[in-house]
Amino acid sequence: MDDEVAVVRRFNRTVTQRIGVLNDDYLARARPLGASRLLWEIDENGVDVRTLRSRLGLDSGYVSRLLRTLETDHLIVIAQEPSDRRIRVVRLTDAGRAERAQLDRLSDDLAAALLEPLGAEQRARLVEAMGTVERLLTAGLVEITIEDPAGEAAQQCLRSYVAELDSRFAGGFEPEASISATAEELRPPSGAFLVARLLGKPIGCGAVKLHAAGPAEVKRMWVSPSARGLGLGRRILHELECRALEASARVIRLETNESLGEAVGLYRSSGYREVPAFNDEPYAHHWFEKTLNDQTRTTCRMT
Amino acid sequence: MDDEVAVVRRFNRTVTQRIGVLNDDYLARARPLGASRLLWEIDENGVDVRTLRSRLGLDSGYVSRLLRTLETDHLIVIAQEPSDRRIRVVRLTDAGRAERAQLDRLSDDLAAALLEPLGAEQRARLVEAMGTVERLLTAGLVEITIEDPAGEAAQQCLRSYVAELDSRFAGGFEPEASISATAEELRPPSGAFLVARLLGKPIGCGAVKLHAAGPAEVKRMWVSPSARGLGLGRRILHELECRALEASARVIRLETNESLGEAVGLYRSSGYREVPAFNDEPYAHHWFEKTLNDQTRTTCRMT
DNA sequence: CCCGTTATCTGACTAGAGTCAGAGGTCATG
DNA sequence: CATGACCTCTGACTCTAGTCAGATAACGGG
Repeated sequence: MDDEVAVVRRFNRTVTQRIGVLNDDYLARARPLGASRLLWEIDENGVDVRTLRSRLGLDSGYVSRLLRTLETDHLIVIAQEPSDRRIRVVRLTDAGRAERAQLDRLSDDLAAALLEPLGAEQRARLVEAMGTVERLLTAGLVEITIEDPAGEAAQQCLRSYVAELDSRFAGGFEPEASISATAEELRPPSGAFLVARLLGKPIGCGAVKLHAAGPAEVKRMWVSPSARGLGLGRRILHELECRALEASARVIRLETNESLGEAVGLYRSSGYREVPAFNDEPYAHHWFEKTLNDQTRTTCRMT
Repeated sequence: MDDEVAVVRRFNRTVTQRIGVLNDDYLARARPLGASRLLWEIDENGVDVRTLRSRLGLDSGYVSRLLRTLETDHLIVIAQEPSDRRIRVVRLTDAGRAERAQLDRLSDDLAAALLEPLGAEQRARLVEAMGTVERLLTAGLVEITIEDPAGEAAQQCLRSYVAELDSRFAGGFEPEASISATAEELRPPSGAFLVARLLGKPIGCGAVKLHAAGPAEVKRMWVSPSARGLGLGRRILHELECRALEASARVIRLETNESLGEAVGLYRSSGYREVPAFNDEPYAHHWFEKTLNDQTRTTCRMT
């Protein structure tokens, strides 16, 4: 662990020096950095000021002023939103688009400059390692929260879940044929539905059905393809176990389909052992069970 | 290549956001960031102001003022250097040392916070990837220059070179018994001595002996253990080939000892092919030769 | 139409980070 | 011991980046 921290520290130091500074210098071209960053956040179709503010986490007065400077440079135009005339919508002018393309090019140059002194082999290794770092650092930003299973985010996840099972199961998947897990059953106090979000965007879910007496049941585990390999499934599963423990369950169980290899692997390596079928779920090939012990408990943050 | 740039760009973005900002917030505790950074650079034995300035790349007036604030906070003392009373030497007080230890701890905390949300497996992968990124990014900072073989840096490298051969060769290594490569022979116009430096510190070397007619000879290739695996040997070798080309050599050759496996691998993969012994170097087991062609030439920056 | 709310803008201010042009010691050298 | 080169310090600025307290306009419900 100490070694790990040492590596991370060296990394922080090197990277913020070698990239952080350069990055800022590149982006700030004759214009305050803040203005460039703002320009960067204005997408093709225009954004309202409120969104810009929250995206960059800036004070409203400050943003207003930055927009004014971009406007006087003729890089953007600000117009009222017709449907609500309090709201201003920011749009890039042609000059603004050109400026953004320029920033884009500089950003490419910076990236190329980092790779340039290296040979092909080192370059490939660096790129791969950077990809890994980037993915795993963002994984640290994923937040898992209990949400209403009928909510927008939950429904979005469930649709993806169903679509994925349908494409992966040999004979497709019809939710109606499967054992029920209605919004009612997955809402406290009879259950819990977890949504994992990355910067607000839902990228995974999982649910647990609680039974007054008897084992809790894991349902609806899904992780977006873009977020796989980050240990997110394990985190969701662990959170579900915590919710089950909190509801005084001693045992948690689940069934799964043979086509979901990663999931089966996850369950096995998370301490689940295969047991005889405990229900008649038509899509299941494996049934798993785990006894929730103190070791699970101590790694839970109770809510 | 475009893919690579895209990965690097995403990396730059994510990482500078996630770490750059945090890092600064952590380090700046109730004190301007600049002051903290300065405090950080003062090592146990004291530093002179000039060194601080060049290390951080700051204006002399600015540094002076920052030192003044640290002094009034009783974190440092500034004294004249007895041997040259123009120079001031900065030393940490006990309070300063305590403050630095505190910064140290915060830096550890930050590192731990990045690892904290991840599972063991992801954590290990992140740490490894960070190590790779850090090493390869610094590899990009290595500068290879022609220096005098009798100079301080060159001599330092040569001492390390001899020590290493002595420890790795089965029967030790006596430079006197080996074929000569004197400073005279490795200095322009009869040769060239290259030193690789990382942030000023010598970390590798290599030399070439030129002969009016006939092949050039590679000599004294060495890379510091701390810098291995960065492709530095290959870069030095390539530079030597360029120097040879510049001096109109058509062929370059070298001999090496069987105990230097990495070196043998490097030569083979750099286009050298093994040839019969072309000299009577007592320590050699392999003799290599390469014809310098246009492909080599086009990748050379001529000086 | 009034009133509380929301979205944006303006003015006044602060702190940090750094630049620039000397000033004033100190040293090495002829 | 005069002179130019060095090193550090001081004073006077500048520019970013950001905060805070209203002002102003528009909306939405009663």
